[in-house]
Amino acid sequence: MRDLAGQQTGKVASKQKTRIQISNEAKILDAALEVFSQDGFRGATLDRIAIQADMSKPNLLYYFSSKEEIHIALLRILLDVWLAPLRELRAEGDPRHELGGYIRRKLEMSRDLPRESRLFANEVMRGAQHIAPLLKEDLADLVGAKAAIIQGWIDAGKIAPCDPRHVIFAIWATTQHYADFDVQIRSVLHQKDDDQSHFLDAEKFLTTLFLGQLIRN
Amino acid sequence: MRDLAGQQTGKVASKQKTRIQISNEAKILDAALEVFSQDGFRGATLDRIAIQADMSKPNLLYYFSSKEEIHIALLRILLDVWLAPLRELRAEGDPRHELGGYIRRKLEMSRDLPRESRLFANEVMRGAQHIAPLLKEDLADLVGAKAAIIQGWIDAGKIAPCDPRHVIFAIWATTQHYADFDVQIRSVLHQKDDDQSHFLDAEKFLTTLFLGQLIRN
DNA sequence: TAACATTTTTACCGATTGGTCAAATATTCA
DNA sequence: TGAATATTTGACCAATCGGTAAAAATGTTA
Repeated sequence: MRDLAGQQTGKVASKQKTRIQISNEAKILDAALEVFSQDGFRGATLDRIAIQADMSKPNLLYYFSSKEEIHIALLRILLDVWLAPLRELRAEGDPRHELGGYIRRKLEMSRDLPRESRLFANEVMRGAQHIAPLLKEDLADLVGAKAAIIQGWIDAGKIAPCDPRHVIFAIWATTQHYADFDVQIRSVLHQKDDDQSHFLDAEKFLTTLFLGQLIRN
Repeated sequence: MRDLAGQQTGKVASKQKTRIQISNEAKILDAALEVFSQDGFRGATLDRIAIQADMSKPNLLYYFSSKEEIHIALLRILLDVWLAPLRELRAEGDPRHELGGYIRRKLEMSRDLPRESRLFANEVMRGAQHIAPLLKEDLADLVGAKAAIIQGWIDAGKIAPCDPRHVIFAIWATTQHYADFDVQIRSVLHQKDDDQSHFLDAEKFLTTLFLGQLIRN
């Protein structure tokens, strides 16, 4: 919850925030993350978010003026967190080290922040109605820049020729799959809810998959 | 819509179905697929499904006795369709041909049946509350059987050693990603809604990714 | 065509939805 | 302290939710 505090959100944009305001907005955003990630925007209700936040509904609406505002605030705050692993990709680094690190960081996020993963999956599946501009500008720019880095490695003969953007898609897909389809994976692996040992197998497999083929020695 | 007709669904299980019954149940299931795949189970409403099916709500409830029944019927019918590509995987075939074909068929399904893909993604992300037993039995069995085939190829030295179940997960993830995250992919690729040319690039990239590394010559 | 079964509609129900409002209660700070 | 401000609450609202009952309309078949 600590990472959802103090951001520039809520009804009053610019003014200084109270102690209570900061703590309650964080409480609400954490509750909203729980509910939105399970039921999606339309399926989520203010009543459930209020209960989850241990607050009355009018009290909740004192901090955010609508359901939509909570959703958008949540997506805006978490998009940076979500894209941080890709931002770390450095052109100067060794491709094997860079891509391997990226896969590892994305897998750690699937393991530790599955609700965030599902929040975005739900939103994108709906047609990204609340973050479409962010996808077409910020995300497209970021992927463009990082794809250029990978293309540089291809041109330098360090990586087999391919469309770098599909490399990024494939890393997104495979790593986030372990968060979004958690129940299915546990069903197949006959694994208990609290057991996370398969993330180690996943990392080993995915690094072999991506680095074994893509990277030339 | 044709593939949603004549199944054993609706309020009366065993009796012979009327012409109208068959056509209307298919109409409802198609409308429900449209709505459920966009908004998930909780977010979907009977009113929207009724409008989509061009029917009154009570008329809709004449054929299915509840929202839940429609959802479960839809999932049951489509699970077979969804798993068909994996069922085709044959132990006798060449690993390269079998896995390549599997990837291609899964990509075709993402291209041609994106609503079905999102329906299952939504359901699994919710915790698979309506198909948990099916996942733990039918799906787990199927994956177990097909993983054994892949393991056979590994033992025969035709495929690099790895956990076959994670191979299947990775193929699921990468192929379904092109359906579930369609909007995001189009944003990154600057691609129009009706343009499906990136599926060719995806197939080329994914076959290289999976067959290049995994398969030994 | 008449009797029967199926399908569709109209009118409606209680519960829940997102959201408002004014009054009551805490908190802050001069 | 006390006045100003920030927070919380309960009562409430129109719209929508999933679903029902019964009559009206349509289709089927002897």
